[in-house]
Amino acid sequence: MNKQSILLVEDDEDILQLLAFNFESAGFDAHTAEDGSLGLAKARRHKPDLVVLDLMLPGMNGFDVCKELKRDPETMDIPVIMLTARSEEVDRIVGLELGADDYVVKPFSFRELLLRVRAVLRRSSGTAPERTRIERDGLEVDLEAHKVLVHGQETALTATEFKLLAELIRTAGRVRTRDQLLASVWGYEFEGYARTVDTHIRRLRQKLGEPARLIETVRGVGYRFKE
Amino acid sequence: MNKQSILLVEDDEDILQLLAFNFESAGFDAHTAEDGSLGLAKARRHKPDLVVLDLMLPGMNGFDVCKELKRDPETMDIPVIMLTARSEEVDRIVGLELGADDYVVKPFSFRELLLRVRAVLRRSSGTAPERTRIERDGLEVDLEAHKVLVHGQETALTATEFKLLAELIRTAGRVRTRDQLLASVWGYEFEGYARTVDTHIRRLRQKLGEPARLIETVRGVGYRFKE
DNA sequence: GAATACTGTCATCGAATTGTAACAATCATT
DNA sequence: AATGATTGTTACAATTCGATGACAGTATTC
Repeated sequence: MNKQSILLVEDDEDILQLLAFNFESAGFDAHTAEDGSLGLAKARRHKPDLVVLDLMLPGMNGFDVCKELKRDPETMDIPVIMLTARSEEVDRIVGLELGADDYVVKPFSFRELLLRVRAVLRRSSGTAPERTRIERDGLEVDLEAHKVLVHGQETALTATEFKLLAELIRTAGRVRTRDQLLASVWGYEFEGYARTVDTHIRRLRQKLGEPARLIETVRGVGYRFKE
Repeated sequence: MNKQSILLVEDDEDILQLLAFNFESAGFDAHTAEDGSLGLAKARRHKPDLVVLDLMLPGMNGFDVCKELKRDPETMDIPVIMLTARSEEVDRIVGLELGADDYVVKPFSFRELLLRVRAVLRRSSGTAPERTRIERDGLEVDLEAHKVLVHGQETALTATEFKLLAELIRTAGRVRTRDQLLASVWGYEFEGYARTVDTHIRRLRQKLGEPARLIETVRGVGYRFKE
């Protein structure tokens, strides 16, 4: 999956750099513009997944940029989040005259902005909340519900066991080494022994009962979920 | 089929015109009024299919207009959607004293307002009843009326408790992490501890009594409303 | 303005979970 | 069959996690 791109339009150089750095750290591809017309041009050229737009800009202000973006069929689907200093302006920013998708009042925490960006992206990408459900040989796993059924009977797994099972299922058919599993289930920062995986595999198998045979041991390599 | 008519009562001329334009574009017959008493008069004369009512109005405010409309047998069946600036007011708007059918918190996008207008119209015309009522295992929750009954007995929940319960019900069957719940119930700007959720879950369970077992704890992950 | 209700934070407690180590069983190779 | 390497099994102590009750700061109500 490719990174999502964000265009940041903000005249304060310091804030701009700070935002760019933070969004990059959060896994986005960040582009920047320091005034309105440049922002508009970049938006048209790059078609970012989202635009964060300061209201107060030299030259062409945020209002106008937003209106322009929303008028052009090419860019009207790009969600816009406005940054504004005064909360009184808020009423007309969103939806009505402007068509912005959300707004954040300055001063804001990056955390809040990030949460809103993610929410808007989730909304606008129209991702139908797909119910990730796997069912095979008497084993049903519902990732959304965090539930496992063995022959229709609910089985209580701990958080780690569930993540391990989910990870194996997600990569079914491929062997995963203990180190790979540690990285994706326990996280890169985990410093423990690789044998920890064995213990959890064992607990998993025990709880799964008969369908546990879907988890295969590949001697000398690791484990694999049967395809 | 004839166009459905909407009466818009809003004192900000710009917003009013914009709403009118957008509703016309969406295929409605839009009427406008710039203050409360004019709105009331027009509602009585034209009997629109729905009224969109700003809460803050010069002269007669939205509260009073709504109450008037709901008192008069001639107009009491006309659904009302309130526009309000502050989300704190929301709790008392719907169902309670006022009898409004829905509300939209400013700032909103026109898209959102349109969705709600359509939902309310669908509901009130009785064609496709919307599900705003949950009833299971001795627990009845009416999302519209902001009412909770436990074994037929009305139970008073605080605003936060209700929102939390509603959010869990809305996403029944899926696990929600504390962070997710914080974002959707408390809002993005909330910066407090995730443990706060625990406390409110506890209070909720306490008030719900026996049906509280519908709220399941998923250890290491979050909470889930039983499907 | 006093009383009441609501909210968020914190400390504590018990129980569930987890990583590790030690030992047993199994496997591949010779 | 013997050997060493690898994996399975078990027990256990340390840690984590969630429930709970108390409390203080606000907001709301009368």
